Amino acid sequence: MSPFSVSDRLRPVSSPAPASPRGRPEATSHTAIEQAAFRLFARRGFSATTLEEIAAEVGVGKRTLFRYYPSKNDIPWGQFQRTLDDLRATLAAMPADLPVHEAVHRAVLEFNRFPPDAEPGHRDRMRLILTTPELQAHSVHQYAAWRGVIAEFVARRRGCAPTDVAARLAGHVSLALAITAYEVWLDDEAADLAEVLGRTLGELERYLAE
Amino acid sequence: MSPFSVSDRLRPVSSPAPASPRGRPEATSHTAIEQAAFRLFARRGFSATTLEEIAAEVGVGKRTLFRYYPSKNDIPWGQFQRTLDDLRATLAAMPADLPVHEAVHRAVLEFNRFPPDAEPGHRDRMRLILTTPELQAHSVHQYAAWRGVIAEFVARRRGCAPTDVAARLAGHVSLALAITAYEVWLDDEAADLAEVLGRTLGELERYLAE
DNA sequence: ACATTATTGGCACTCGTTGCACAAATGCAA
DNA sequence: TTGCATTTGTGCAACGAGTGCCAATAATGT
Repeated sequence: MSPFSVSDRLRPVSSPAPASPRGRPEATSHTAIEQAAFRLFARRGFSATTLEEIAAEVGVGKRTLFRYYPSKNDIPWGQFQRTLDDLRATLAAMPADLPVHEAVHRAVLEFNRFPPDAEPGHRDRMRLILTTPELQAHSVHQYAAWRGVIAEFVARRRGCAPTDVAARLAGHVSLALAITAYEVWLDDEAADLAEVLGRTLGELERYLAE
Repeated sequence: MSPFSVSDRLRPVSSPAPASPRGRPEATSHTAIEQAAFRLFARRGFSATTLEEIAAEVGVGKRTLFRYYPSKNDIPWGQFQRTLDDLRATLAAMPADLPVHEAVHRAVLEFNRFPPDAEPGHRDRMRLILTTPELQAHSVHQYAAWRGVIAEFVARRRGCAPTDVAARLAGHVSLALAITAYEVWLDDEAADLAEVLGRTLGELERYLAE
């Protein structure tokens, strides 16, 4: 969870190569495309906005958009995949004496922390992703990668394979918690995401303890 | 979880209207389409199989396929939505003194029980769904409906809204458990789904208890 | 036969996506 | 300057999913 254009995040993610030294200069950027796209999505809606329109708004050819994003559905997720390195690092930095589930929870909290001024944009982005059918579906792929990071961490800690029940489950359940929290957070304009995440975890414990 | 063609299930789901007394008779059926489709999917793979090919194999026009299934991605899920009534009924029939999470767990077990001879087909179907990217994504919509049923049940029991954290969480977590179990089950040809489901739940308790 | 009714299925069209070939723009070296 | 390697942009053609429209089809009932 926690998509984002790299620029939204606190710590920049791995430096994206110092621009090309040679060759034709890039005509646009991920950020520019996202901004143009979100502008149109807000106006006409996601599915009603065609790639041609986005291309026109950005000022490039439709074909070029595909050099920046593998698909229309990937635009709202921006540079998400890159931020997974952050998540991996955060997990790796967790104290070894911390219970696994606790370490994961803290990492998820950290992963979903944004500077206050970036929150409105983040809300809009998440609302778009979590309420647009096509995007809900497509997000599965981002989620899978996210779960993979969690599963790998748990596997290393537990000394088992990432495909082991324990590791897989940790990934799936953490995601379940995160998405639940996001849904609740989106429902309440005044809610604080970190607080909701914590509350959701507590709710899980209560659910199982009955 | 537990997609299927109605015919696979133990108890048939609501009678689908006694066929039309008037008008042109139907040229095919859901079952026929699914069989033809799975035959082609097995041969050329899901994405490499076009709707035209399926239509040809079935012996109807491409246009007609869309009268039976809203999209190509819906074919593998068969009549899933209808079986949700079963799930709803199973949940409603759970003894009131059973803890909510226990009731849900039992209902999920029941929902995923198939006659032994239907298992091989079920395995293939699930493998296709859980390993084909397009289908993984599209399944989100079936999952959402499934979660909705769980959420509604929990909400009724808890006396809260289905959009409440508790209800939503129950839906998401139950799904997380089910999918994890399915993944593990698919990895092990000899595994018993019910057993894996139980083991997965135990794993969750262990994970949180650490 | 004829009206009614429900389903079929062809046709045209939109849109996302991809492969391919080539143009454009830049740095670098001769 | 000129030419070349390099990198990115972009038009074109084509494919496949999905949709609206509407005429054709095949059964029932009168």
